[in-house]
Amino acid sequence: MSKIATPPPKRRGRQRSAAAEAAILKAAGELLARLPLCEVTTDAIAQRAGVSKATIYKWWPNKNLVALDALGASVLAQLAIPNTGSARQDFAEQLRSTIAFYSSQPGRLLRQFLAEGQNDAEFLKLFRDRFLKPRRDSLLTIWRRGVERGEIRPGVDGELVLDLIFGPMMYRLLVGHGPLDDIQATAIVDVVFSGLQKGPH
Amino acid sequence: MSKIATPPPKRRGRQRSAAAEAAILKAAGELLARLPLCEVTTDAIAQRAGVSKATIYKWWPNKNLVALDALGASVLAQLAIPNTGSARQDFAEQLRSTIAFYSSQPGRLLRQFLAEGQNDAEFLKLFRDRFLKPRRDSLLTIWRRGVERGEIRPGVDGELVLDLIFGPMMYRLLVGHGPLDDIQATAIVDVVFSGLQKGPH
Amino acid sequence: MSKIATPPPKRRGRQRSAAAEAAILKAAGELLARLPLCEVTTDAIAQRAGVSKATIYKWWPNKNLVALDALGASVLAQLAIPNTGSARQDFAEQLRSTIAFYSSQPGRLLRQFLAEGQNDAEFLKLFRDRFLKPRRDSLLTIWRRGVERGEIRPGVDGELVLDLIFGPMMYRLLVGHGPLDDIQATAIVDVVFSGLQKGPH
Amino acid sequence: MSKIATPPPKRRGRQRSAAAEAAILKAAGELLARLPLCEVTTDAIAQRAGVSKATIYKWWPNKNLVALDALGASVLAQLAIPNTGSARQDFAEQLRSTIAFYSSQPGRLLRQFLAEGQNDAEFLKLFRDRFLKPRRDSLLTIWRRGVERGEIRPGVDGELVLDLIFGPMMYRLLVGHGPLDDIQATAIVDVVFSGLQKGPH
DNA sequence: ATTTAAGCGAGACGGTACGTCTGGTCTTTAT
DNA sequence: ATAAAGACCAGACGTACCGTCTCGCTTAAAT
Repeated sequence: MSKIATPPPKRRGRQRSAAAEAAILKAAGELLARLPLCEVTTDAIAQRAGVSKATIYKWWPNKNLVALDALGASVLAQLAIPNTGSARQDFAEQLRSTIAFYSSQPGRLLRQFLAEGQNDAEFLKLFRDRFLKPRRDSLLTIWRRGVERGEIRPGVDGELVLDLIFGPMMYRLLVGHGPLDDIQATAIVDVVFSGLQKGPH
Repeated sequence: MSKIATPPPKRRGRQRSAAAEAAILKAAGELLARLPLCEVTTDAIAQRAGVSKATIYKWWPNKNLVALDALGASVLAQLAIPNTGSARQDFAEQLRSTIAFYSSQPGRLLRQFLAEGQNDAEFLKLFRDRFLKPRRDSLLTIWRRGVERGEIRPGVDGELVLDLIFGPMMYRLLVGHGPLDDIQATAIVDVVFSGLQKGPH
Repeated sequence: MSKIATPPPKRRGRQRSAAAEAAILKAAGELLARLPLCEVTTDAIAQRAGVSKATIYKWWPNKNLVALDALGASVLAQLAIPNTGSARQDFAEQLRSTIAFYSSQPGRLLRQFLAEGQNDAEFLKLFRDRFLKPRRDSLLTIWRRGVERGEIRPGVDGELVLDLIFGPMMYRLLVGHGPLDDIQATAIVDVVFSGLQKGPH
Repeated sequence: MSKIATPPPKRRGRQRSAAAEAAILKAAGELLARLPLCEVTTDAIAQRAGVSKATIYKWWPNKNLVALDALGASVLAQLAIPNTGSARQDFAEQLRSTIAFYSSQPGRLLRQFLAEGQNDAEFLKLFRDRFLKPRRDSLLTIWRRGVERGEIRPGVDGELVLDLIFGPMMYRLLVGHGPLDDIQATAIVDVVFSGLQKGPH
């Protein structure tokens, strides 16, 4: 799928057209910016890219994976990890910017990927590995620093910490049963850090 | 769509066939027990129910809403709300049983509904109102009791509390990036109640 | 089919509604005046007549027969048979007026009946007996007078004579491969009377 | 539709599958041999041909035109034009063989085409041009020779002559109000040549 | 006056063909 | 060998019409 190393650059016949790959991803990206994933057809991508459908299927097993490549794994990773000296503040800021991202067009696409993934385990795994994993690895840094600084008690798995903070956001995002703004973001981080219990803090 | 009040049970023409409706929902249910939502076709439902496709489209705008009715709003509400005297324990138990439910066949279907909802806002709203809302209303009881007993500090919105507890579960369920078992359930509730901070407890 | 003798006009239950029958035929007639037979649906007739579809099917076996009744058997018979003293002139005039009729809206309907009849022998027979038979019986008068007067040689079957005169018209009407006007009508009758042969006339 | 000139047989992509087209026409032909046109469905043709319905609709706008192609324009033209030296005899023989043809299975189909044509002017024109025109052109030869030989008086349009001979046949064929056999055929040609008038012949 | 046998409007129903659409594969010719 | 063009298969989609049916009401003859 696209990421072929091609170290021996001289094969027998016509070389793979880098132009074609680029055109496909560009076309897919442009279409996905306007339409939801399920309304973007392979034919439309091929036509807009000036490329044969067969060429698409030659390099990608299906439309969803084209979309995955089109979005670019970079997109989430680009959210830089802050370091204010407070894990709580860092997480709050990350949560806010993540919410903002998921409300943008490319963010909406990620939700659609998640939806598609419910019917395609393989695709879900790819989505997870390409988009979420790197992002979560970055976010773990905040957690690690928090533990080192003594802000966060050890004994709680970092992965779980991330889910506690970003899970509620994702839930609201997907179900849409409640608001999702900076106030909510702050409230989420507050509870996760301070707990629900009454207590001396 | 099924929920026709019909308090005046005497309309002029032929009555809507209860048998047909039941057969449709039964057929849909049986198919959905074996196949994922996206592989269940309207034709298959009609054929299995011994019913005309036109009859289905007369009463439901599309397949997804048939499935919604087929599952039955009851399914989630059936999880009884415990009352152990401890909100923390009640939530932990609920979280565990909810996880178990979502791992069952009907639970998987709910995830597919959520997926479909990402491309159909109207359907998402229906799903929310019919399945999640009643369940969440029940769960709020646990929260309310917790506040009254002094276990949970006031000032945190009940809805948010539910998302803090069930959001992480949903996230793992949909993304599948980590395990989801009783241990995780307990850990989630622990953190939400005690917080991540080091503190005197 | 409508023409029930009903000599014992006292049956047990509610009497057949003359109003309903009239409304059905009127509605069908109005629709057939605007639309081709194949685009007039039973539902449309029922709705326009303010009548239940079941009432239609109670008295007519299908839509085509309703149309047959709606048109009224009278329509063709209304073309009066002239008596100029010359069978040739009488036939010529009849041919012209028949052509004119078949170009009118009700005439077009007759062609559609003929078309339907190609797939429904029973319907064809009814159409023949109700519309064509009486008309042809009238036209035979012209032939008979011609024979009596000595204009037409005996030994040619009267039915065949009618076909020789009206067959070519019908053919052009249905196939549309050539014009059909008064000139053609005259030419047809001329040849049928004088023959193609060169001869002393 | 089928008659694509394709003199430059080199287009870029995959060529239209001759096998598919042949299979479709073969399947349609076989079905039409057993069933009336109106009972042959597009799905049945597709299935029997082992072809996708989309392929059919790609090349033909509807079922009727498939049937038109399936029958093959050749069918009527295959009736060879005799040359006995007598136009009257030639016409009589042609009329007899045409009657025989229209009583055969493919002939019945032609009548159904004519019926369909009453509701579809475009289809009627195609039917006329593909089936009737060539046949009539051939038959005109008989007329022309008759005129040249002095058997047939000039001044009567050849097209009209054909209608005078074949119109009565068609009329009886479609309406079915009288017999249609060799005796009738002979009688028709007799009258058309000799005329109805008493006269010295 | 009561029964009883229709007739009737409303409209739901099973059946089935239609023509459209999309996903993904395959073939042909050109590079 | 790969690409572009585009034909192909499979099969689901939602719509439409047909003719049947069921329901509750109305009418009028028979009791």
